[in-house]
Amino acid sequence: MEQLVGRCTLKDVAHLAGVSVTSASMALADNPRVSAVTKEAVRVAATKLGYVPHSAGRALRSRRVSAIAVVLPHSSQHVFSHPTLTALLDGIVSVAADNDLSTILSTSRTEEDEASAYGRFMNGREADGVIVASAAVADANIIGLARSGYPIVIVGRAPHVARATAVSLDDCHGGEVATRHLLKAHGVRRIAHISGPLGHQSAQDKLTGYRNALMASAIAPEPTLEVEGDYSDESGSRAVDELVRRGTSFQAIFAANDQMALGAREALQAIGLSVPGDVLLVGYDDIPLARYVEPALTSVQGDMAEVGSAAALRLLELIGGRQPDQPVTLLPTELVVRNSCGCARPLA
Amino acid sequence: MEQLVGRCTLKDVAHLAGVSVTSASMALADNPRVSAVTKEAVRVAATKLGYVPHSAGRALRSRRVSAIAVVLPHSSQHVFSHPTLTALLDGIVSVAADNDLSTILSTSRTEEDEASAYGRFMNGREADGVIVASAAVADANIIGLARSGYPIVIVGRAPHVARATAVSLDDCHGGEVATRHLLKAHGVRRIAHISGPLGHQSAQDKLTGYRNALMASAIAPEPTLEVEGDYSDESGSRAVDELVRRGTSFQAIFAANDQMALGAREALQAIGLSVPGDVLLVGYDDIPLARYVEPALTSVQGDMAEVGSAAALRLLELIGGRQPDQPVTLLPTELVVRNSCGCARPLA
DNA sequence: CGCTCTAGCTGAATCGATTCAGGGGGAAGC
DNA sequence: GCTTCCCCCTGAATCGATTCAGCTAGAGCG
Repeated sequence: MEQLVGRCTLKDVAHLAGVSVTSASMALADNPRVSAVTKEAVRVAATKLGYVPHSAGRALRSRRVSAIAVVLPHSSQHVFSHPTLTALLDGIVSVAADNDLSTILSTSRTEEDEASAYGRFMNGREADGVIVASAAVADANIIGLARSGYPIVIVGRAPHVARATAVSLDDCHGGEVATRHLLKAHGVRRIAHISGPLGHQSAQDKLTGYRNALMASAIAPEPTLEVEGDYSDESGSRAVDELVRRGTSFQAIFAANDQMALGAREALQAIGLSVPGDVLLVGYDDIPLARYVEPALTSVQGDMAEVGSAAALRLLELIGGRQPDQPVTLLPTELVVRNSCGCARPLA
Repeated sequence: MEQLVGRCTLKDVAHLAGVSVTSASMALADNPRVSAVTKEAVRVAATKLGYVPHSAGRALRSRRVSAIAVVLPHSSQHVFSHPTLTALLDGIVSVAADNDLSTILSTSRTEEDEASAYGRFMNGREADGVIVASAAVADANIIGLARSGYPIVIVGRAPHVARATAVSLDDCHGGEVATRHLLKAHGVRRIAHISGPLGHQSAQDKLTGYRNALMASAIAPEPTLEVEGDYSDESGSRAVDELVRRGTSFQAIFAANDQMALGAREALQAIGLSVPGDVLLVGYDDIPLARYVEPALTSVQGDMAEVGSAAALRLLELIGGRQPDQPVTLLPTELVVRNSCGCARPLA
């Protein structure tokens, strides 16, 4: 089984099999114009030499590099809390691997970096398509990219990009179930919402879901109950301070991510309010931490690995020239009920 | 600034600049045999057309693909707890980007997958070199790879792979400072160690550090105080049960990762022992959760982003044909003191 | 026997960038 | 005025795989 590792070209394989390079190429491509015996001979020779096609040679001629790129804007660090990002990558990479594609990873710190990364992948044909995990609603780079006809899939809803293919968690639904749970299961009516940065579509969607749930219970959304955060712990604390400053009364808080929920909890405790005793609390993302804090955090959860693989599958369709049936794929979100919302501790 | 996105070749650039393809190529490579005026003309033309060299064309001729591969064995999921992995990737990708290299990501689920991934990258020249984040001490694939002369850097110590270049956290030191802190600052002498799977080098190193610290305090390591875990929460709990079953008395526990430490804490609480009241506890990795649990977990911390960038830099040296001065780079680990070890709660 | 047809193979062109070998022309030197 | 250099440029070959177009030999048919 000790395989000699050494570069070897199709020419070597063809020579060993006693056929021309052309025949060898066609044999390996399983072309019907090649006889069965020749195919077999070539295959044997290829295995013997441990032949692996040189990716550049193939890419040059066939105009397919067999690679997809994933661009992660650095700013998404907040949006995709860390484990989420790993799950996303895992989903993408496994679909790519199943289809014999490499995954090229690119993180971009600045907008120019981002633009140059796109340029390299596209014009340089380093990748056959790109998956963009972008946070901003109206990113000029993405809009330009989507227009270019280059295969691209956006992770996260992108209603502002015309005809873009996107895969996202159903954050609107997530915001709705979280809010509805507070309304129905706990009977509270004054629910504050700490949103994410509203320049992010997902933040807007969660807000929309929150308002929809309120209106479904015949409660008018109040601007004084809505505070914009930036997904950081500190902004969660600041949001509570802001609510207090406004003098608005509230019985519960729905935060657009778990970090802000935890920040809010700290701020609440600092002013002598307990969770869930005085204020009910629901977060979003279901980070691992949520299970461990005291009281355990009720949170909205979605399967990011699923999002990753769905995005990769859509991209494959685009690369193959097929337009996906529906431009936007929404994956389900669900509420993970723990204790911070006031539900009883489950008997472990 | 609206740049027309469209494939354009060096030929187009040369044509626009009014020179030959050869001159254009040399001009862009800043070859001294090309006059300044020509260089300028070519550069202007290239910018105007938004020219990006076709990666395959370049790779084919120059035998350099300008890409590095990162192979993450799926089994390392435990070793590199999630945020760690993200940090590692971040370090690698940013160094790669600074050097105009793409990063190809590969996660391998099985050993065969792994072997085939290596083969593709190497023989197919999809990447100029590989960074392997492997957990196993004696991975046949890696040993074969290291022998092939292909540029490869291993994340994690790999003393069993001859002449391999490796970058790792100094886990031996980490194990030592954790144990020493318990010995010196808290005066305990009977410290149990829940190790990681001993097939992993890092687990062995932490164990060695633990024993070294004991011996430095003239305490003989006792096999009955050592339990092997698998880095999961449950194995941490099981380890405590095992210690109890053995009837060994212990005043403190040093766990080889935070998850096991948390698992151990649960098991301790279940039998009525409090942390740090009855048993002192120190973990490893300093996952974000460590800060939030009650009591906050004292843990050993290292900068994985630093490990990532160091690994990438070593790989660049290897690709450039330079042999790094020293085969193994160890990066510092340090103890983050919180409350689980019995230290006073810092005044926030 | 001669013609056509086809299965199966091969030479040559091609993708885009790089690089070798060499050519043209002006300046310097005798 | 002629040679020698050197500077700057260009045609052609090259990397490895794919593919078009065409070739050969044997089968089939009248």
